[in-house]
Amino acid sequence: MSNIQDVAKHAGVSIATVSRVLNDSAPVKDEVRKRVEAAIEALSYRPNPAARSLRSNKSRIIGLLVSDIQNPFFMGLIRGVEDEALKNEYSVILCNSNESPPRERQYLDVLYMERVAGVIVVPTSENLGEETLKRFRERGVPIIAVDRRVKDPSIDAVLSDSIRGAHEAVGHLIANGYKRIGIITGPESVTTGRERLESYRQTLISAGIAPNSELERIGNFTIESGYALTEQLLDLTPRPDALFIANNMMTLGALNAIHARGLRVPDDVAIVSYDYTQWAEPGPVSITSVMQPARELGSTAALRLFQRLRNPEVRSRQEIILAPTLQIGDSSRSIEGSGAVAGAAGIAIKQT
Amino acid sequence: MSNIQDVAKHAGVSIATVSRVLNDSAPVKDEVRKRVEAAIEALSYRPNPAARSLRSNKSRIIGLLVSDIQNPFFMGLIRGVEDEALKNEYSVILCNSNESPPRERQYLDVLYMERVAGVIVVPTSENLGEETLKRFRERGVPIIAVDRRVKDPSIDAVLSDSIRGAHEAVGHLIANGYKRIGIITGPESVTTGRERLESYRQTLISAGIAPNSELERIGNFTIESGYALTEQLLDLTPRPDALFIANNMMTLGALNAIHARGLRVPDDVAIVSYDYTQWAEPGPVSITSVMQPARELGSTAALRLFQRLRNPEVRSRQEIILAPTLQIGDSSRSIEGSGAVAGAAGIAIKQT
DNA sequence: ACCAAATATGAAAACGGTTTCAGAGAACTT
DNA sequence: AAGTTCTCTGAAACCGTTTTCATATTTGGT
Repeated sequence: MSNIQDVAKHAGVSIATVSRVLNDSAPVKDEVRKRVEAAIEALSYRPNPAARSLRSNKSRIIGLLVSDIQNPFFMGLIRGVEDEALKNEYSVILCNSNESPPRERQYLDVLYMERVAGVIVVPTSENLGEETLKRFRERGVPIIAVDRRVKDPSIDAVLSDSIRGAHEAVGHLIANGYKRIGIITGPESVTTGRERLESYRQTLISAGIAPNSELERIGNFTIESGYALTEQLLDLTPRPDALFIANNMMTLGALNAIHARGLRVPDDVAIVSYDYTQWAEPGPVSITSVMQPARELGSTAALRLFQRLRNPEVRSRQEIILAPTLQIGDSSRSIEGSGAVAGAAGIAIKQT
Repeated sequence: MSNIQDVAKHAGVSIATVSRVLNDSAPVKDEVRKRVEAAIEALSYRPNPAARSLRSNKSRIIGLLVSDIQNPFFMGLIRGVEDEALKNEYSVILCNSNESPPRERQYLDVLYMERVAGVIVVPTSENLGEETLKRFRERGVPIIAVDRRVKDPSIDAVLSDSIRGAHEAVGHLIANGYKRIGIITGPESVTTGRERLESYRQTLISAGIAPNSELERIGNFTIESGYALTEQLLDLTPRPDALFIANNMMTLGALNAIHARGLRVPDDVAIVSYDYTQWAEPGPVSITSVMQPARELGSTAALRLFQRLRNPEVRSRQEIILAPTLQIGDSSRSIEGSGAVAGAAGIAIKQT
């Protein structure tokens, strides 16, 4: 392992000059730069990250803190971050908060200690902790929230439009003739959970249907909560004729619950999900689902992070919003004879 | 951020002593140790990982290099590693080789540069590169292969028993009356791919069925290859009456291909998979699958890694083999009227 | 009581970079 | 031609640990 000294010697310059070539941190004569670059090449020299990090208090590592590592949706997101990081020669430390704010806090501490250059986080709530954030800010470490927003005005966010996504989902159900539409959403403390609920209500209202709190259930994005809440909704009389479920895992739970009762989708109850991955075609029914561009969310967040790393002085917060798309399957098939069409209820829905 | 100097001052000792307390690297008087520990506590001091790593050429980070980050099976594995790392206060750098040996090589270089303390890898072939391995070895960085074996005798492996898994899978099909059993396996350069094929043949032979190379297809563990190879097998005349597919992603492809032809599982063709995740119950058929304990594979590998980190002098290679279990679903339902039962073919199969 | 051996501690060197500071030349002004 | 500015470069300090080496202190043996 050659070090900067070797390179300097080989090129006949001081280590300071080598460092400058390495980081473009000061002008270096073209001819000298060439020599240094040749030496680097010849010795296949790579700077020691630890030494770098020690002196500059920054590493070439970014932290990625997701809320559920086993959720296929986040897999895509992780993949997006990973790819972009590789391109930019950063490494990724992956952490799994498991939707637990304390664990999230703990991991943020770890990342702080590791001197990561930046953090991408799927926040478990709107609050990452003032104390924690202050420390990152002091060190100039940018934080990007992805998939969910965070209150702090210094934190960029990369999201898809939940209002629109939920609007399309619910509008689609209405257009297909469903009237008694239940929702299973996520915690109010998570922006996606709240916004999807809010948009669900708004969409119902603009279609002339009065929201009914009995039909609204709040889960925690797990299969189990999807199962339990679906049971509750199926117990209602009259039973809802459709469910809008705000994430993929809860949808899995819901499908299981529906199946366990011997009910059929969509005949007994229609389903529209969010981020549902159709793993294999030959499901009994394909599931209609709002799809967020998972991988793009990840790569965009990473891109924004690297932008900030290059331009640390940028002050203004940025919120990047990607468009979700409604993927239509059989789970929300039009009720026969309902004669309902999009627009009949006075809503224009773009269904791609 | 307090540093070791502050702690030393606070405790009235030298930084050397603090370091010794920190690492248990030399005896320290009990009374002094207490004082130092109190100081550490008081200042909530955490050693700077970069400085540590710089000096000792080791970090508190381990590298985890998986072959397909979007495969749910590996998600479980990652989760297992993650959990164990957290317990031991290590962080995990996650890398995705995407089944590409060059990319694997590249990532191993990155991990080497990052001075990771150890590496857990799902190898894309039996060869990680002599050069690369030598460097890690020189620095005393242990490498653990997981899910797949590697030739190098210095590398521990944590696996599940593919021979047995495939034997149970194929034996189960035979016992259920299937005669013309095709296989879609992984590359020969990957131990799991090879062993499952080998065991498939052996099992057929011991059941008195002659292996037929026409029925053997080698894919690359992707959905696409599963699709393509299934098409090939379905084109045969007579058509195979059952398929044993050596991984989950290829099974997804296979199911799609079967579905696309309007065929039914298991009536037209039976399926036994490997590591198939049944996401939602209400599939048309549940898929019979050999299940490897993904999470345990991960945590066991991590455990072994930390063992090695604590006892660097251990020389002997260890191979830890976990038992897979056959999870029986409808996709391999007994052929009606076949009257076949396990044992009839002279094989004793344990089906848990 | 004295010397040898064992134990506990501190001073200082190292690890490999980045960054500050000062100075040497080169390029412009006047 | 002399002064001024600008561009480039090198020496040396510094980041926060671990580790070596030397030394002070204690223990043990006789």
